[in-house]
Amino acid sequence: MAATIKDVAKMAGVSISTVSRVINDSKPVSPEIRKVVLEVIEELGYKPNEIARTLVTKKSFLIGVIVTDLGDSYIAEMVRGIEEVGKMYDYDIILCSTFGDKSAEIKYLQLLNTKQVEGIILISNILNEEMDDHIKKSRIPFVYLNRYYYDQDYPTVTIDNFEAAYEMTNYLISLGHTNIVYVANSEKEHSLEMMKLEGYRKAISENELCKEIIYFTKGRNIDDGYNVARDIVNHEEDVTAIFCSYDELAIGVLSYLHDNNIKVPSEMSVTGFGDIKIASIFRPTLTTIKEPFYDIGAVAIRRIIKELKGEKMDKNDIILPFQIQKRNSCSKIDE
Amino acid sequence: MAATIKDVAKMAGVSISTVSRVINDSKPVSPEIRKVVLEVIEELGYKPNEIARTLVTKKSFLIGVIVTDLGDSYIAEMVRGIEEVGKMYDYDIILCSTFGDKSAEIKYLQLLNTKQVEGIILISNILNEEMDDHIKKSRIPFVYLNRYYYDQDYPTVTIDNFEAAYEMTNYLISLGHTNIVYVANSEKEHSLEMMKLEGYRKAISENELCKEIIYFTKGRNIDDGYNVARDIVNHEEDVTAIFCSYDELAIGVLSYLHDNNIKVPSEMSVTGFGDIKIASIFRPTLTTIKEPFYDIGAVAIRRIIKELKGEKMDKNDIILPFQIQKRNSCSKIDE
DNA sequence: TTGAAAGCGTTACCAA
DNA sequence: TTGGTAACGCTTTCAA
Repeated sequence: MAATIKDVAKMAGVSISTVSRVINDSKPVSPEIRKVVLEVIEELGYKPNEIARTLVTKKSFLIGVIVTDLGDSYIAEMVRGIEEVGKMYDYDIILCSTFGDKSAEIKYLQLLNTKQVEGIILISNILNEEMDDHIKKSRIPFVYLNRYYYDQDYPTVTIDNFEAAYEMTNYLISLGHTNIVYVANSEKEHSLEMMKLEGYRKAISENELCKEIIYFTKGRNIDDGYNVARDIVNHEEDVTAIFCSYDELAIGVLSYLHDNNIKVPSEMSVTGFGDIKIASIFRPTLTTIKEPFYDIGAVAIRRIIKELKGEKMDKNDIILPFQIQKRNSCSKIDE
Repeated sequence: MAATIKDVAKMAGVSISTVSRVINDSKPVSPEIRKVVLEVIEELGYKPNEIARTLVTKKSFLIGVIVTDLGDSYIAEMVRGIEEVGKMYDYDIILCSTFGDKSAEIKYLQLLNTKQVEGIILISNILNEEMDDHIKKSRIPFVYLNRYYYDQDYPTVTIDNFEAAYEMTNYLISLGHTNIVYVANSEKEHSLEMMKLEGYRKAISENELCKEIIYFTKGRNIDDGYNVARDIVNHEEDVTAIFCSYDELAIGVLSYLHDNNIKVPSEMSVTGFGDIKIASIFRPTLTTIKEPFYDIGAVAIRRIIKELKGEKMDKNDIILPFQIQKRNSCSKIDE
């Protein structure tokens, strides 16, 4: 059994209050006594029991993180950011993966509450109303991270999706492309998706030579990209560039083109959105919009910790900068 | 403030002992009283405070998981397995990433102890002696997961690396390859690495037409694979296949070959080891040895939970089956 | 079947 | 500057 504060007190010949004071530096303790206590602590290898501490202080130094699936590299990346910054402030994270199960989401929310977490970060696609209730009830700091959907009700950290799509489209135009397909994901109503689409539209509309060509996919996985690429290749004649609303789709498109001997970028330029891990590894490397997933996680937990410390929050949403990552899947049109 | 057991007791007009009994089903309670208590619990939305519970029962239902970096897809995969199985037994996980910092490893080990975790899974490369001390001292169930190194002292879950390399080499030989380069990672002493190497050697030695050609890399990242591929291409004439001891290296090799217009698999076959996520996505898709990372995590936590339940452990190491994943990076030699 | 009370390992208040 | 003690929210004896 591990040593307790009592053991330390006894061995040091002082009261437990005194021991508590030296470990917490909460009240003055005479130098001599402090020294003795410290020695005993060292000797016994004493470490305060955080559970007992939490019970009285209400501070668990635990943040709950609910994610759909760590298997998605961008989620793992966000969690990295959350954890690393959390640790800087002595916070640990309890991880809960739902694997897409909405009821699990609620279950974990409650569970985390019983474990006395001080804040919760949810990385998920869609917030259902039931969740809403639970979150409001458990009035602890909450941040909602999401690559797909925008919900005004909760603080979030994101990039300017409209601007990003607008810039990327303009980049393609600047390369000489005029027939640029935009591949959007139509699964349910996704505000972020709409913003991206509008960004593309704006850029296209500003250029007389360009025309809008939009394809919708059911999902946003590699397979969906693969399938839509077939559609595009079969139905479109003059297309020279495909701008996908997610890297996953772009990787699928690239795979289809590879499998069908269509050269990228000489015959077709492809761009993505996200800069997930594989984007820089796949051949050809993918030109894409870098969403700072690590930073998004880092900023999210930073916000929670600030709130915990009672600092007042400026506003709900935090917009982080994005970048156009130029790589090899994309090139100038040869005249 | 959330409702406590006291609130429930008061409102139900019973003692807290009784309430405790109904939530735990620990002792008989008369049906009528049980009903009343249950109603009050419902009405108040009462959920027992797990922290208080842990303090008395010593059961935190928390397992600590220390990893180097979730960014490695195979680690994320292991963690998925750990978490999903853990949840089946009501265990949650506290995640700690060290990002390669050995001192952080020890720090987290202690930290997790103070948080009263009931078991610890370490996913890391090398176990240093200092760790050893701490683990032994904190006599809680421990499993050591590792893709690189074998340590007899701790329970682990792995595959038969020797056999896997032996089979893969034979597979290449069966395809008609005789000049097969094995790319090993020489970073420090890695027992697993040695086992793989011996598997390759045995297969080669059993076939008169084959000869051993071994290259060593410093690290096991994609870059290391890229560089070693250049070496191989520049120094070897008749090589038709490259067997890499890690998928990461194989992806690097594939990238180099792609960048230098060497056709895979027609001009060169490439195989890996691991079947990390990207192996099936990259083009050409990678023929490799599938290590069941998810299952490894799942079995690891299963073992811990068993130990927690007092079931006696058969033996330390658990060997899981592997599979040769045949994909497109590898083909028959044309005569 | 029920309730009272001790105890889990701390912190924090109140006296001394 | 120190020590005693209540309290945190719960489980678990022990009596009744």
